[in-house]
Amino acid sequence: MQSQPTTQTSSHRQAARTARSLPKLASNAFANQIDLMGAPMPFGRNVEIYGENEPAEYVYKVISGTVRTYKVLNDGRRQIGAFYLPGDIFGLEVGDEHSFSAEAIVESKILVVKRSALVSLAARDNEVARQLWTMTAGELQRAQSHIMLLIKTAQERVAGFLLEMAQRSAAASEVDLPMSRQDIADYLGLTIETVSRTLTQLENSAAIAVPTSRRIVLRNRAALSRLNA
Amino acid sequence: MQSQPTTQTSSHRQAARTARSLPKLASNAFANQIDLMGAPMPFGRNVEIYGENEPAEYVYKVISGTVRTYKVLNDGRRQIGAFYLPGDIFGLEVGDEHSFSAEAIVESKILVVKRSALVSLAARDNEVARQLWTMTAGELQRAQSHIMLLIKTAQERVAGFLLEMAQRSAAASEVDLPMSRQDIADYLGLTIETVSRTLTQLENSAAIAVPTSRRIVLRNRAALSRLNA
DNA sequence: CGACCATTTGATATGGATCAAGCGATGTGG
DNA sequence: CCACATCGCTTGATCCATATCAAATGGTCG
Repeated sequence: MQSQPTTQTSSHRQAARTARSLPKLASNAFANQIDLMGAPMPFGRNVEIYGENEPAEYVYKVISGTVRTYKVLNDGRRQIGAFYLPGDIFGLEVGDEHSFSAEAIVESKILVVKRSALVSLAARDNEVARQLWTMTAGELQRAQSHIMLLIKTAQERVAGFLLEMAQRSAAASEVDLPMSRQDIADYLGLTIETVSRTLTQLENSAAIAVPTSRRIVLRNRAALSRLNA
Repeated sequence: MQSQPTTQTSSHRQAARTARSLPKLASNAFANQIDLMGAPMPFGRNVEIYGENEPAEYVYKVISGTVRTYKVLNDGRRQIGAFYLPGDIFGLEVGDEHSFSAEAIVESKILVVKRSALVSLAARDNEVARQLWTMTAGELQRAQSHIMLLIKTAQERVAGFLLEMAQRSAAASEVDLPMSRQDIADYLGLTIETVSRTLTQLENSAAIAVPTSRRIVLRNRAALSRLNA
């Protein structure tokens, strides 16, 4: 069975007061738009940002830190849906409720934007409407890749996870993992022990190096990709 | 390892000629819209409707029959992404390529609609734009549920699958399965043998009855739901 | 230094995969 | 119309990847 994260819930929900402009080189109009609409808020380690089934009043963008979204089954098994790194937007729903819970993994700064503002903007601006659709489609793609991960062997899952993280982190061949082994395990549908053992295997086969437990060097990317099926 | 489906590819791709009106009681404006725009086409058993990475020129709606979408890993493992029953829309992409392949499972009638028509309509009509977004969000939700299925035990997966199918088929407590055990296995990330054994277990525990291999009677829905975690 | 928490490592158990055979339904050709 | 091949499914025997249980190690912070 999986983890039982220690979560000290913190209700922010009075957020997103005043507009605040953050000069930022975002890659598309939408991301810029968002930057202009939101209020940046700090969240501590393991603090809840929103809970599953809560009204989806806000949309969020990671400024710094890392966020996990997850669901917990009634017997305590936890599945992490995604990790969000700086620049990523999360919590966007079409319906009125969040389908996952979200927590900061480490001390994080999160831009908080009223969903209603975006939606009403989309009603007037086709471009924004298309961006919202595109965002949801991006989430769909990630969910589909996640499905493909979950049918693979432990080695393949871990290799796939490392490659994914490497791709997303700017620094291509070295990954700094903000999340614990438990988080990785709950993302990959494995146990913490299997994740740990698999990392040591990959290290022994010279595919990676693990200077510290939170830092992974991709030493043989070809080998990892081969495992990635 | 999973299946190697026998697929006789059939390139329709000259489809969607003339508009044709099908009087239909669809639940929302979008579905109606689609009905007016498309051309119904027949697809035989195991015939490909489109392939992964092909240009996503069309959007599809099942009139009759059943469709599976899937990906195949380079070593032959197949993962079924979804089953589509009459009334369901599939193949809608925001990007320009299909991310899965699609095949008819049985003799099927499929409405074929030009994607460009929908997209340009959406540019003019906010309501249509929102429907497209909503559709993609629906797919996302299903993908997320699928992820939750894949971390469960074999019994839980099979029970979950049966409940899902029952919910979608009009007839609540009896399910007619258009797909083979192999299809079910590849959807659930199990082997055909495990699916079969699990069904017998569920039958022995009086949760279901299996009068014929393609017909399942939900005899004790509470027991199945309990398994559904 | 000592307590605590995250991670690794070891020993064993087990759920589901794999390998193999049997069975029933469907269809085909003689 | 029957014999037989084929196909989809089930059942049985065994194996193995990963889970589980348990303990040791290491890093961090008071």
